[in-house]
Amino acid sequence: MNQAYPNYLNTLNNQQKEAVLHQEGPLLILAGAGSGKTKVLTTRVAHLIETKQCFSNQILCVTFTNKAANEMKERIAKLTNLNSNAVPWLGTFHSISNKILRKYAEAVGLKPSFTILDTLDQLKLIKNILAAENLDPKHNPAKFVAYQIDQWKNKALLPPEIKVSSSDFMRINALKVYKVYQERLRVMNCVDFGDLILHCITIFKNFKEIQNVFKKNFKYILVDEFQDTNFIQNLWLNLITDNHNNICVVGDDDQSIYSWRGAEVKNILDFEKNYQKTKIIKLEQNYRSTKNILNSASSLISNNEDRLGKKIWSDFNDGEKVWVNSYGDGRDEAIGVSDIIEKELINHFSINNISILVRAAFQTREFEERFIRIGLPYRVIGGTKFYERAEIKDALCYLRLIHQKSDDLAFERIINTPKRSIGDTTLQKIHEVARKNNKSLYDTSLEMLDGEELKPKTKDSLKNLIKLIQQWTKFSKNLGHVELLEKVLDESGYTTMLMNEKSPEADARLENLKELRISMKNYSNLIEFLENISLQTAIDEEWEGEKINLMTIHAAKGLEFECVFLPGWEEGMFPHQKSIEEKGDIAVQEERRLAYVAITRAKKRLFISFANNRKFFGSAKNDNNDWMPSLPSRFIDELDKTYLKINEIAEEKFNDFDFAQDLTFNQSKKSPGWQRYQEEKIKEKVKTINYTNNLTNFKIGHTVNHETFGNGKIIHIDGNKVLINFKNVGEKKVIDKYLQKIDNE
DNA sequence: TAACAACGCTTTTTT
DNA sequence: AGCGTTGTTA
Repeated sequence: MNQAYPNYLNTLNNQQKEAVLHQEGPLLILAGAGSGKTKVLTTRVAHLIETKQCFSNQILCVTFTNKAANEMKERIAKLTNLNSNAVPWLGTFHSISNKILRKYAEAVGLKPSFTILDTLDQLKLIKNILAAENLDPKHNPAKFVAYQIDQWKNKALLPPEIKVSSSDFMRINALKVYKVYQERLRVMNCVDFGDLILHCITIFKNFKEIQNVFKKNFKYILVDEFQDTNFIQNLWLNLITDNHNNICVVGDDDQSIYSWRGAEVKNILDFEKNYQKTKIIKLEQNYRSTKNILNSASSLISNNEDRLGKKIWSDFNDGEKVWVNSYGDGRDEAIGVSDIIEKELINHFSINNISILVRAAFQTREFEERFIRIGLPYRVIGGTKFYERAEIKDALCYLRLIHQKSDDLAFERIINTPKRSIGDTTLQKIHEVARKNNKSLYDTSLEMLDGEELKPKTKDSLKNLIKLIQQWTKFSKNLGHVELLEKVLDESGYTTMLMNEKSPEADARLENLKELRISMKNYSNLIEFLENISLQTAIDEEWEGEKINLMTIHAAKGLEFECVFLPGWEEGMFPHQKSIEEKGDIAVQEERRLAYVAITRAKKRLFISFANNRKFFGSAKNDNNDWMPSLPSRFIDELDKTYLKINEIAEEKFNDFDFAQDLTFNQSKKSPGWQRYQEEKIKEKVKTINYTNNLTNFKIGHTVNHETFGNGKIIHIDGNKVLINFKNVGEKKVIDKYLQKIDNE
């Protein structure tokens, strides 16, 4: 092309420019954290469109999350002056598969109006099948079966292709359920997340002419977060990529954090083998973080083996050192964090740019409570998904049933909500007949209204319900979906049920239903709404307003913030105990990559912290027992101290009280933490924690007692940490103040 | 059938 | 501690 570089190329460095301008053939971009990979991808798409190398609908661009997809759409729109839907085939593997499947549903025996089941529906269906197949759910937990089915689907395996060892009873039963499960889904005209991709694979394999439609159409393919794609997603890409091999993937082996979903780092290595003459470009300059943050991250990740090896560098200045703070317990940690925010950060940064990233979702709770108490606005991203809340699911199931009578799960959910005196016995009867005749619960109910099997009283309430559903169905043909929801909630008695409850939870539920009504307005009709919500993780306006962000590290992938807090860096929590137990060192390496992702989210300020004592669920044998001493994460030791400022002394506890301006900020969404807090306030449950500060000077060889671990002998002392060989639980490191000397001389 | 008590399990990470 | 599942009673 004989023209000067367009403007958008001027802001790129040489490697980035090379990646954008690369023309034909496979391209692998190894992009370090903060090296501008989104910029490269969006600019590459814009460049393809601007230079007319193809039409915008001939570009396939796959991202990992909807959030990433939306951001890319916006950025491409800005670069090209087109609207944000200029690239129609930009989305997640699941959303693009959904689009394909809606068009060719018949090829796998589905109707295009199929419903996408979420994890809860899936679990419920599996439980039903376990019951129907007389499999004991104690020996065959529905969760295991669901997990196993998912794993099989991630490997593109359908029941006939699966071989299970004859001694592996759990998997034999899981396979049995899998078969029935797929049949039931078909009858119900439903799919699960895995099916979206799996059905596409089946279609591509069985119908070459359909496969060719896509192969021929997509002139350029781009894949983001390639290190986190799994087997079936790679297969999917393979089947859709034409001989031109114009496939460009971006990935970072150090940020591979989804192996539990079947992702393999080796996909990056294999890319070169799968696609001949792959061009490789490394993006190693970081444009995000200060040197102190970047170097801390590098020192940590250097403890991993089998890395492709990149040299990430930055010409930013050193910035502040990374703080490592130690706190007495989780509550102190939350106080300490909020203190730093109020005293150090609030005057220099927008609080939208402050983020607290945790290993597991429940860890946000302590911070939520603290922020509510002192009146700092916050948002929880991810967490309990809006569409999975009970009241939202109930409402959706009414709509799902109106839309599709074969949706047994929806029918089952609403048949007795609100209470209509149609209990388990009745439902069981309907189930049996439905199974015998291979019909849906709804159709079976219709038939059973004429029969004698049901008691007259239950028959009456069932008749009423069916009559209502029929009326709503009729109504839905002529009027809007929002009005339909209102009518359904009103006439079903659902709203009345909640209003009669008069509890704070019920109020929050009514609020949530209002929220649902508002979000429905973003869709033009019922079908469009139902087709899209299943793939939506949360409501979109999340980012509005000035709020501190709380989320898991996984959810923070691809995001960046000026200030980042990383609390809970304790052995067992991070790296997580389960991951260590399940897969040992391999898993610890993945946890380490997760820690690396977490650190590299920060641009200017980073605060890592741990608590010396952590409250945890369960084992309330006595009141002291729900506190466990904890040890700093091994990842803290692995950070190069030159870049750190370590505060060994725990934050001093200060007198904590409710501020009068409590809750003056606009907390539009009622998060679970908020609800819990309200309930606790009502119960006037004030929690106080008492500490005993009488440190004892132990010596090696002393026999001591620990509240949790019992008796043992001290074999090593390191400051206030004592290594003890316990009679019952073996060697453990604990903190001295939890020990009592036993006089056995 | 509904309301209530007892029990046991939970918390990794997500499309 | 909190939630869902199971058992007991009216």
